[in-house]
Amino acid sequence: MDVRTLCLGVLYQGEASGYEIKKAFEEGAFSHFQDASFGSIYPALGRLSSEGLVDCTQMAQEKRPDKKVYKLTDKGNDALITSILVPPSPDKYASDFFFVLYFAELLPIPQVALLLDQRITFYKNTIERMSECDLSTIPEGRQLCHGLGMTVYQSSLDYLEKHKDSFLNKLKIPSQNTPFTNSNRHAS
Amino acid sequence: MDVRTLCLGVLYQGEASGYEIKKAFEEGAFSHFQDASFGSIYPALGRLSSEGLVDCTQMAQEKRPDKKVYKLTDKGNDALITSILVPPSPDKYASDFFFVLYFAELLPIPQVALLLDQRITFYKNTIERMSECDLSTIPEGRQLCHGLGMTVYQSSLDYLEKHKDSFLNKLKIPSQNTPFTNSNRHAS
DNA sequence: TCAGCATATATCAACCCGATATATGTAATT
DNA sequence: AATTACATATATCGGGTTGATATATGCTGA
Repeated sequence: MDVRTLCLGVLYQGEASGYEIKKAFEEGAFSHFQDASFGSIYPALGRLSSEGLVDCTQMAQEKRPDKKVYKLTDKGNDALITSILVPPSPDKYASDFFFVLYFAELLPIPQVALLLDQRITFYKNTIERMSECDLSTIPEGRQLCHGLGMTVYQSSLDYLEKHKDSFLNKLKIPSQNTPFTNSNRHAS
Repeated sequence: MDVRTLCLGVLYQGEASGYEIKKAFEEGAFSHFQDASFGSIYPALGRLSSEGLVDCTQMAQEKRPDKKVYKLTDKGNDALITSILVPPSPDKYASDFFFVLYFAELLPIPQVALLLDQRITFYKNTIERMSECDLSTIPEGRQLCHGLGMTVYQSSLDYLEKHKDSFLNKLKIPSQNTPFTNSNRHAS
């Protein structure tokens, strides 16, 4: 999904400045499945504005830079709907955590233990943050996103907590039972 | 993780050409949590080669373009280990599926049903593909990646299958109980 | 007092994706 | 037999994106 559509999505929920849109990707609901940087948000808002998909109101502020507040137009609303009617392209997932874990055999065991502990902490913090969300007041789609996301985080946390210790123990014993051959090089 | 390190990771498992490295990101284990395009793999291999982290052997092939087979050097092995010692940066996840689902209220219900069905099919296919992997012969780290990944896919599948029907039913009734106010605009 | 953080916009080099070009063999379809 | 589609194999490039940085100011806690 291009950044222009992402901005339309954020603005659908209410007018916002570029800075506030960025925050929606960092702290809001979108933070779990989308992201965009200032370097793409500001040009996107410029283009959306020139194409009439958003309205821009310059808000003079005392002792602060001018705040440009963007608001979705009817045309912008239509553009958002058109975009989400297109069959979604596959998820893109990039995880350094998984990459490092994949090569755990190359690391000192305390380093691996730290890796897992920090991941567990991350899951716990994320779940707690999401638990604070009041589900009763948000639309159905958002509720399902929330529920599915929670499920993923919770099951990941459960799995890691359940297998962490036995995994670290197995790493202590230089693996006799895992001969590494070319036949399983790129296994799924 | 930059593409150069990703290439080192693939080559750690055995020598490969640029084309084969790309396949590792498309069909292999890495496909679930990393990706790279030809446009970044080939330049990366060139740089790795000039820096002495990989060796390149030109393989003349009959009736095919020359195949350049890259092999990790000791220096490249060290570089891989150095890279995975760095604390991993946060996951990057971009999902158009979640974005569209988030705005389900804007879509016709059959379209939402299709979205969920295709997602369910995706999870089923992925789980089946991963089930074919012989776990007994791969190192511990890879086994934990596999187990954690399976857990995520399986719990997502279970959740969607459990909530799909009631969700679609709720969409049919124009929501009286979900007043949309500014107070829950960017909720987590 | 002073570092650090929040607000607010903007730019830019480095990097990366997705599409495209090139060349050929094999398999399936018509 | 002809054609289409797919697989092998490398390479380039426009355009989009990231992450860092610059600029300017107020607030807050050590």
